[in-house]
Amino acid sequence: MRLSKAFIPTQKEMPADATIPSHQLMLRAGLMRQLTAGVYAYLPLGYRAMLKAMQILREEMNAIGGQEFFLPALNPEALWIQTGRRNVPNFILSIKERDLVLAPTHEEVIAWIGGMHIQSYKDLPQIWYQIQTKFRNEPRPRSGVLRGRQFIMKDSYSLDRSFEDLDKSYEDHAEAYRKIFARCGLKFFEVKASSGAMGGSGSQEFMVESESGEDTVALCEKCHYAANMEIASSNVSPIGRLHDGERVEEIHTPNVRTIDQLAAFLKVDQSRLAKSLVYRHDGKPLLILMVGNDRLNESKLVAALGGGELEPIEAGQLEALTGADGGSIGPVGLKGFRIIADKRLEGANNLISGANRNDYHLANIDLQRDVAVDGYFDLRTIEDGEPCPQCGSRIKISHAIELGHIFKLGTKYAEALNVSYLDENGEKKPVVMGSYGIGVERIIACHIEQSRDEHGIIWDKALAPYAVHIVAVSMNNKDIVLISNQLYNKFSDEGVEVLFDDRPNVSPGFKFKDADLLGMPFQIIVGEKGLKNHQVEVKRRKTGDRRLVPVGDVVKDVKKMLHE
RNA sequence: CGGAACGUGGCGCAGCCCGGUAGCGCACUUGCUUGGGGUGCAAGGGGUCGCGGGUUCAAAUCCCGCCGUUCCGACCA
Repeated sequence: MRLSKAFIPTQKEMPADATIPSHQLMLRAGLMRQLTAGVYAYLPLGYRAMLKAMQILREEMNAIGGQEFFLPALNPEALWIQTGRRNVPNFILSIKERDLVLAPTHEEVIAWIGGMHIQSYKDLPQIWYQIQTKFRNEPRPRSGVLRGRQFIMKDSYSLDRSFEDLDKSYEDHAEAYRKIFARCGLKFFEVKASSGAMGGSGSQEFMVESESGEDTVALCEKCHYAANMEIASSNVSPIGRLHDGERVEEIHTPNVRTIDQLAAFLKVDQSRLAKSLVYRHDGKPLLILMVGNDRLNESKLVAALGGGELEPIEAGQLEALTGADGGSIGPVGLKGFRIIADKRLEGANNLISGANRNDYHLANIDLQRDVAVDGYFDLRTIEDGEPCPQCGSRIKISHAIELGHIFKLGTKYAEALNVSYLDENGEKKPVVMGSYGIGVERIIACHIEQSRDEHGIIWDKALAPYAVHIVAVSMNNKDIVLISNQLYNKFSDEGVEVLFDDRPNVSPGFKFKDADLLGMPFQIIVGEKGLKNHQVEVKRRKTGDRRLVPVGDVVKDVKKMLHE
């Protein structure tokens, strides 16, 4: 492509609305433009990079036996009502004029097709995938293309006879994902993840570490332990039992509201304090006991409760329900509440907690003796530096971008939409499903986050819109024009994707800046200096290395480096 | 959905407090110039100041409402 004819609107100035590096560079390099919040138009250069990523996805999905579908973005609303996902908050965008919704993912449609045609164990297994636009009712799009209302996803779905077979499909996908991200030149890691509203038995995420990421992950500095904060655990010690036998006693604690105040007032360690948190779970009062200032992890809580609706109890209702306001609530003698506790408190005694009477606390609480605890669960949010649950080394907490997520769905959708088969014994069984997604825009944005400098993007050859960028230093010099045209034609003939900056009356400096901003892996600089010796300069964008190469060897040399 | 900020030629911004001729840089057009890191000079074109209402002799500027965008939080398959 000749730059003089190309639509690649680069900008020198920083776009005001872009705050993260990938977003800024995608705009400045002319990859895309924002149409409205969370919705982007991809310009030719950006679309080329996305097509590269999609081709890699396609190849690796085909390699594990995937078959590509093209599925409708418009879905009947009834289909989503059937699986109960129509009313998942912030999920579905709908069409005003019809009872249609814009598909945010395609489990439902896949299950509908499966239900129609899967009849026998002989029809299984299947891996069905698509690379298409999905829509989501994001309350707050942000970080450029990382969280949009419209985005392209590679989604695949496995249909199996059994959970054992699902394990294989799942592993095949995990392996394919590792290949995909490695081919894209991404530095990534895998974490155990929560399956959230998707349901299902197991899931892991493929992540890229990044300050700009909205996910928080826990990574062990020594071993391979890695988990999303939603489920990460650490090896903090339980509180355990001290000496036995002391009776519960009430202590006056005027104006003490927080754990910090209580510890200071009583001059005791926070680990002997049991903090009470009150929620409504499916409308019913629930009290949760945590150690001291341990933070409750709501994802873990929802998982421990087996799902359901969770909401904090309004301050106005506290006294009516417990006899006290927040700050003086505790588990002893509390009526009408289900009580659960964090695992660190299992069997603990000599605890101090609220007395359910304002300005009073109770000491010497023994959870075994004084409280009907309805289960101990890991409910706490781990902290940076805590010991790894696997090896005891330090856990580091950092931010990451979720690139891909794989789920063992099980039979949830098969049952809701009646997808079943007859096994060898003529017995009817639900199909066991898995679902596996990768965000295409996120591949591009993550790559740019990881591979850039102050001058611009540094494309990996796998995703680069063009492999080579020829810079004709001046179009007023006949030799430069001649040689750069020859090289352009030769690269094109040899199947190398090449961009040629043949713009007349654009200064060399301007062309160099644009070439660095656009970031193709190799720049071929054709100028008077080199041509004196019948040479051109080959610059490797990644390292900045420049070499003078005889004109006749350039195409061969660069092709060789592209295949390294 | 709570909190905050912003909205002025294509882009980045000033002007707004203190009402009175709409401005700067980049980009664009034309000519000359320059030609290895965003050349220089000159002459141009382009804006109902987000939208609607109000106050006023007069509103980009003050007041009210709405819309949009961004950030923090909540939420997040």
